This record gives sequence, structure tokens and C-alpha cells, in this order.
Amino acid sequence: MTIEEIAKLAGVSRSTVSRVVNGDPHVRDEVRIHVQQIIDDNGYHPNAAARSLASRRTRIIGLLVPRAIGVVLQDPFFLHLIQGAVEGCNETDYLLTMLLESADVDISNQRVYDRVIRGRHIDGVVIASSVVEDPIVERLQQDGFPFALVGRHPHHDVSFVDVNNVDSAKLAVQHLIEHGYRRIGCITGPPNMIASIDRYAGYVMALQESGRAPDRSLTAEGDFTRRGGYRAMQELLNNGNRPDAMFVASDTMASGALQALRDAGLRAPDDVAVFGFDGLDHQLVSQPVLSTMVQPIRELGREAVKIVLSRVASNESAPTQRYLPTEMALRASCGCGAADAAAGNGAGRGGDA
Amino acid sequence: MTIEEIAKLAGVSRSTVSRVVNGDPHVRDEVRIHVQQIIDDNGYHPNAAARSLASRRTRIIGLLVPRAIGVVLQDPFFLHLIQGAVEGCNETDYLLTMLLESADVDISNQRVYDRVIRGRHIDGVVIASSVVEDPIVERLQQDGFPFALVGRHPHHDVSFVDVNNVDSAKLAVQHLIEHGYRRIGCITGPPNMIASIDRYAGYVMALQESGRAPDRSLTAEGDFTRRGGYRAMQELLNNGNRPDAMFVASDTMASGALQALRDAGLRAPDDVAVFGFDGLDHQLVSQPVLSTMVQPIRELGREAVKIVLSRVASNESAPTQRYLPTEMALRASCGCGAADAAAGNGAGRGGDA
DNA sequence: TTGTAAGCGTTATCAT
DNA sequence: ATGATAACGCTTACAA
Repeated sequence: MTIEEIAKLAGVSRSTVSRVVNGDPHVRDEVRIHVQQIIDDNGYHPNAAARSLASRRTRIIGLLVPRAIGVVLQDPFFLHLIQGAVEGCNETDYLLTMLLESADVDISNQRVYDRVIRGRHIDGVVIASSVVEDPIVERLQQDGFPFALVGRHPHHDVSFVDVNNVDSAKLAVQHLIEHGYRRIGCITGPPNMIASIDRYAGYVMALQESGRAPDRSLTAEGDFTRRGGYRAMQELLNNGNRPDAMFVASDTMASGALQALRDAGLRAPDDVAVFGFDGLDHQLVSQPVLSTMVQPIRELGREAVKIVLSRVASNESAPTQRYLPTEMALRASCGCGAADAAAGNGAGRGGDA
Repeated sequence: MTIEEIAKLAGVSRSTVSRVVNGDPHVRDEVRIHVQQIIDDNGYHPNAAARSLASRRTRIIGLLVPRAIGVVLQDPFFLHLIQGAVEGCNETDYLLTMLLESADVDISNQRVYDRVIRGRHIDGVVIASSVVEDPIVERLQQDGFPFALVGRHPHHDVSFVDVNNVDSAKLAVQHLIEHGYRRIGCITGPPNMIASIDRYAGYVMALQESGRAPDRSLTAEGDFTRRGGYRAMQELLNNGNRPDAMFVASDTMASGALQALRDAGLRAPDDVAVFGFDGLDHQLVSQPVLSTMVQPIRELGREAVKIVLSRVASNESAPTQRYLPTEMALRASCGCGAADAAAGNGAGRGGDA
């Protein structure tokens, strides 16, 4: 079935069929209905390649998931991000395609880049990486290809959407301080990710502003996985310098940390309080219920799509850098009691930067 | 940059450039090198839409991940499957695109289907669903669209790749029987998935062949998630009829079950032995080390891609139904001692069906 | 081995 | 509001 055949069947020109397909208002209702009928009857769907070639638009945007597929997809954070991005696309009649890099071969990733980006398979791309100095950002910038990051980027010319990780982490730690904990430790994310750096910075700032110096022996490095959080917590427990509270840079790690406490015969929050980050503890088996700093992850995904689309529409426009607000969810693990209610508490700046 | 410009720069016709780009051997080496040089110098990459339109091939295959994005992507099983599929594509210079269905709206999924499949965005599709009577299978069959399932399908006309879940589960349970356990329970997967049904069937067969009747009070239903396994195990422990061994239909669930045992103050394998399925316990925090039936998940992904590609190449060919072998990994949780070695033990039929 | 030319199925511009 | 007609950038017989 081609547009030509439909045109013939409907007794109109292919221009008219094209207009109907694309919702052009300049078609008589009578004609539109008739043509649409024939389209439906024959199960006609426009050929994507022909359409893209003629319109110079694919109506697809990519979601680039950087290497380490395993690590990445395992994190529930990504599920929400993806879901948000899919929603953002659906709302605008775009298609989302996940671009997967193979774990090992760097060359083949390069090939995928060329094929997909330079070959104009997609109109724009959302990048869910956010490691410091990801080379792909520069490539895209040079190619003048529309893109947006989920996770802030230092360069003022790069579009992104994020939460304010520094302020949010700081608020979380301040909350622990208000509880009266004296030895507040931290499990960080990988040191090459901006979110890790920012959250750690917030942790340090909160301590410093309350007149304390951060103690390196209370800090351990995780990798945003449950197992990483488990090991980091174990490490801290084994070095003989036990904290009475922990700020953990992700809920996934926090769930591992809680597990480590349990396995060590310790109780949270009585022996060690725990505060997480992300707001997806309900996806995990966590007990006690985790207190956490909630990010609007789905919104981040949607917003990233919106930004990309706006850049697709007009590539000349100024870059968009947007921060979405976070919210504290105070539950049992920080010592707030069994109350399961969330206390609203915007930490992000909100609105444009 | 278009092929035309490159041709002009190289002083050849665009056919020749096309031949070089596509690795056609009918080009003089001298010319090929010269043209390639110019291509590289100018960073030329063929336009995907134009290429597809002319060749009637997109060189993309889709990986359709059925609804419930959350449930599905969370399972490490999928990570391996995806990785395998990506590899299979890389090897053949195809692109893999993940087709995501939005969680809620059924209509939009339909739209995606039409746009992607009927619009010929992709040449073929791997379906990672495997729920009983997935309507999409029939749709694809009717449309004559190349596809392959990961997970067997009862219809003889449908191509798929799978392991023999019945036999494999049976072997696992027989192993538990050989250990001397008397009250062997089972945690199943969702009842609408073929893999669940088959594994449960294997469990029942093993019991029956050893002269026992399966006891419904020793069986609980999970959903292939860690949490689901946790709850199912709790349920069995609470009904007062404690098993001395468990066959759990996935490692993810098994890890939850082990957790439930620990939380109940029981030890594995001494109080309750546990045998898993999948072979991805190392991804999980499991203690003791889980005995499990290993599936070659990545191979399943690769193989599914291969099958789809062969059907793309010649749509007329007979459907391919292939079973890959499984392997028992006997570790501590079934009572085999701390030995971490894997005992080879092909359970699949191997080769074509 | 290389070039010529005819599509591939749309959209977009310009008349009417 | 509708219809011709010229792109869009490439592949692919077919000719040379």
C-alpha cells in the first residue's frame, strides 16, 4: 500500500492523501473523512523512510544509554527515566528508541554513533550519561546535533535538566544533624559522575556549616548498585570507627547498606540511621522504610525529551538548563518514627537557570 | 554531504561511491582507496532514510519489550538478553532498537506498532514477551513480518529460541530429591508465562516420577521479582507446613527467598535448601551461594537476532525453533557443600527442533 | 570495472 | 481546497 494507491482509490491526488495523513486543516471535512475511511479500510501506513527523506525529519529521538548496559539498566532510576522519556515522546507523537552501546568494543560504539547520528536516523538525542567530560557531548556539540543531558553539565552551552544535587544532599544531611547525630558518614557514587560529586559536596557543606570537619574514615565509595552499597557499609563498619548516621547517595545503595547493617546485627535507625537519595526505595526490599530525598525522575525524562524537541524545532535557540525540585520523604530509617507521611520540602531552585 | 558531492570530489560516478560505501568488490583497489579517503576526509555518512527507501531495508531490528517496562527491565535476565541481542546485531552490522511500550495507554502501543512495523521502520523484531497468547504474535504472523520469540510458543509456525524449561526444572528437582529432601516446595513465576508453566511442570514431573504427589501447600506464586520471591517464601513459612527444600523458578526470586529465610532465622541449606533457575545469582547479593540451573541467556539473545535476520533474508523459509542447552551449577544452597565448581549437565535438547 | 538512469514513497512548493 | 511537479539521497538494474 502506497500513498499513490490510496489516492487512486479515493479519487484524489496524493497531495490530498498526504494532507489527511498529516492532519493538515486545509481539507474539506467530507473529503478528509472519505480518504481516512479508505486509509483505515486498507490498513495503510506511510513508509517511514520515504517520509523522512522528503521531510528531513524522522520523528524519532534516541535515548543514549552509555556503555555498561548492565550497571545502568539495573538501576531502577533508569526505569523511571525511560518511562518518563517514553511518555514525553508519546505526547508529541515522537518515537523513542534506545541506543545501546555494546559493553566491550569501543569501535562498534563509534560506528553506531556515526550510523545513527550522522546518518540522521534520529532527530535528536537524550543522553543519560552524566559522567564528567563525556566525549560524546563535545562530538554532538561540534556536529550541531540536537541533544539534552539528564544531569547537569558545567558548560554553559549545553542543554540539560537535573535536580540541584548539592542543595538536596545538603538538606538531607542537615536533617540528620537536626536529629542530633554526631558521627554522620557518607556512601558516595562513582567519583567520575557529576551527581556523585555534587551530592558529596552537599554532604561536606552541611557538615562544615554546622561547624564540623568531614571525617574521611566515615566516607566510603559505592557504585550506585545495591551490592556496592552493601560493601561500602561493611567497609565502614569494619574500620572500627562506627558512624551513628549515614547519608547514602542513592536508594539502591541505601538498601544494600541497610542489609549490611542487618547482617552485622545492627538496627536502623537506633544503631545507625540511614538517609537515601532518589525516592525509589519502594521498589526495593528495604526495612525499615527508607527516608530519602525524592527526585522527580520521570519528569526529568519527559523534560529532557521536551528540551530536545525544542532544539530540533529551532536549533538556533539558546541552550536550556533547567532544575527540577526535589522533596524530602521522612520515614523511619532516619529516626523520624514510623510515620510514613512525606514532608514537602522543595530543595531545587525550580524553573529555569 | 551527499553521495553526489563525494562523487564529484572523487571524480567518479555516484554508483562507484555507493559501491565503495557498501563494500562491493567490483571496484578497483586504487579507486576504492581514493574514494574512501575522500569519504573519511569529509566525514560523509550515507543518509539512512534515502538508503532505506532505495534498498527497502532499514538494517535495524527491533527488540520489543512488552509493557510493564518496570517489571521487565529490572530483571537481570533482560540485561543479558539485551546484551546478547546487541552483540548479535553488531556482528552483522545491524542496529538494535528497543521498542518500549508505555505502561498505561494501550492505544499508544497500538500506534507504535503501526508506525514501527507497518511503517517499516525496522526489518524485523525480536520479542521478549512470552506470555501465553500474546496478541502481537498473531498480528505479526498475519502481517507476514519477520520476527522471533525468546521463549517457546506452541504454534508450529512461529520461530523461537528457548531452553527446555520442563526438562531443566525436572533435573533441578531430581537433584534435590537425590539429596534426600522429603518436602520439596516450589516458587513459581506468573501463571500466564510459558516459562513459569513449563518449570512448574518439570517440578511436578520430577516429584511424580519419584513416586510423590506434589503438595499444593508447598507451592507459592511469585512474579519473577526479588520481592515476589521474598513474599512467596514468607507465605510458605507462615502456613505451618515447612518445606525442607525449595525449587525457585528464577534466581531473582531465589535471592528474595533466601532473604526471607534469613529474616525468619532459618539457614540454607540446613533448614531449607534452595535451588534457583537462570544462572545470574552472581548479580545478586545471595548467601549462601545459590545452586541454580544456568541458561545461556546472552546466547538466547544472539540466536533470536540470527533467526530474525535469516527470516528477513528469506521470508519464505520454514520457521526455526531452536533449543539451547542449560547447565547445572551446584553450589552451597542446595546442600552440595561449599564447592563452587559447576557440574556440567546439558538439559536442553540442543540443536534444532 | 565503471557510468547512466530509473526508481523508492513521501513531502513541499507553487499554481489553480 | 486541491492538484501537478519537483525534490529528498540513495540503490540497482542495465549498458557500456
